[in-house]
Amino acid sequence: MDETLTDPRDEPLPESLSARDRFDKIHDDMRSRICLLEYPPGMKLSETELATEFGISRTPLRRVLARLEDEGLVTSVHGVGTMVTTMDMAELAQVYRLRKELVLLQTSLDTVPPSPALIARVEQLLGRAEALKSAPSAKEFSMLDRDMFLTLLDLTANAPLRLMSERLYFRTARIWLQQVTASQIDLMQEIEIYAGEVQDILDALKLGDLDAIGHIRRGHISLSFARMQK
Amino acid sequence: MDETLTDPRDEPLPESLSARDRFDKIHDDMRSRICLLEYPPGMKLSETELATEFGISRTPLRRVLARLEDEGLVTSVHGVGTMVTTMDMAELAQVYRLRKELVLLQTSLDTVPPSPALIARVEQLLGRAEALKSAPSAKEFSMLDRDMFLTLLDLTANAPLRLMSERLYFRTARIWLQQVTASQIDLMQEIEIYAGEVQDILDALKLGDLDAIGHIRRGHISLSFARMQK
DNA sequence: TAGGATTTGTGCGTATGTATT
DNA sequence: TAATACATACGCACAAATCCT
Repeated sequence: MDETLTDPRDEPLPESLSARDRFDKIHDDMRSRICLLEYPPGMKLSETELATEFGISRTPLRRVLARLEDEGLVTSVHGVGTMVTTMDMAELAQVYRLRKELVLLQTSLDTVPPSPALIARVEQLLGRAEALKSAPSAKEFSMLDRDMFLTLLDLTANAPLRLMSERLYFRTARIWLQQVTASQIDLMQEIEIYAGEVQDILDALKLGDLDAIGHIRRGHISLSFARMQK
Repeated sequence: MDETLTDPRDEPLPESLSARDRFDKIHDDMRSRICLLEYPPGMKLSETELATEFGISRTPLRRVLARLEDEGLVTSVHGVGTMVTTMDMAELAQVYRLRKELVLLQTSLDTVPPSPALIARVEQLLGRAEALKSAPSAKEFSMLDRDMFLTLLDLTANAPLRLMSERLYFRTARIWLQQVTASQIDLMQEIEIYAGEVQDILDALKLGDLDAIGHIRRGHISLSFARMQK
């Protein structure tokens, strides 16, 4: 499969973007690289190299790094460097426990009824999950999970809840991928389970049963973490 | 009462702080000014003036402003300026609904048993609440509420929950103070109610009943918002 | 212990965008 | 419409901190 088709990162850069748009684009880009383990935990990032690559100076790039640090994805030390953060099990467990609670809120606080468009998107995601069964790929799986998460986030209109949930998600997404890549988790089994979860969620969506979705997801998050711990 | 005793903001600046410490100090300072309405919503902030006041250049100050913008307290527009944000009722309602859920988590997720030191701190806070009855002050009340919030946050060890709760709190604290200052809320009545809440929480703390604390707080947040809406 | 190499943090001049006259 | 004023955004050179030899 052609990588440029699945990874929209290498799009030709639009000519003139506003400063804000540039910031968002570079930030999302860097975040993706970290979450997809292109920049694995512990890796040292060079401000000057990144600035050169993005065609900007260090100043705006440092703003991106500052935000990534605020989000817990990198850490900068004066005179030493900027490193991608690692997470120990205790820290990971804290995030997972909180995420388990937040998914319930995502389908109970300021909810919006699922639109046909949203259901169609989930049906497409289910297709991607089924396709993964015959062509397993940890990275593709990771991207699917991310898209699924962002899609279901549209079930709530509560802006601060959306923001916090998103941050927590991107904080831990890479750790799971890391475990899979290290073959500590059986990828094929994860894909099977995941496809089942998407199917269950799709069924609940069509019935408009948001509460069920919350608890389905909560259960899967809990189980996923349990499998990871073993 | 001597203002310098209650407001630690005007401390003599320690000679040499690390870059990180300077950042934190200036950030907390700016956040206090915004939350205590020294910088009211809509006010335009000058980068150069602030940089001069803090004795630094615009570069590190801009990093502080960037974080405050990320926290939703200010907004910067290229060519226009940096303004303190305002909040409409719909947005405020969203934050309050989420905060109502999070206070429950603060006393149910990764909880730590209340230490004697924490109980002592709350007893001191109760003293401040009682003192406010004879000398009402909206600003003092606001600072008391902030200290109470931060104290009770120690009941959970879940770091991401602590961080998110803190951000949400500082996002809305100033709005309540604004309503009081505009005399749309009866300050004396609020103080009476608040002192009662602190007393209830203190009793529950001594019994080690964290669950009760969560629901007491949730109820008060709900009622407080209801009084604000009228 | 000392000194150089490397990296992040800071200061400042300039470019760019916006509003007003 | 154009020009002027003023604000944020940017680029670059230098300072400060850390690490290694």
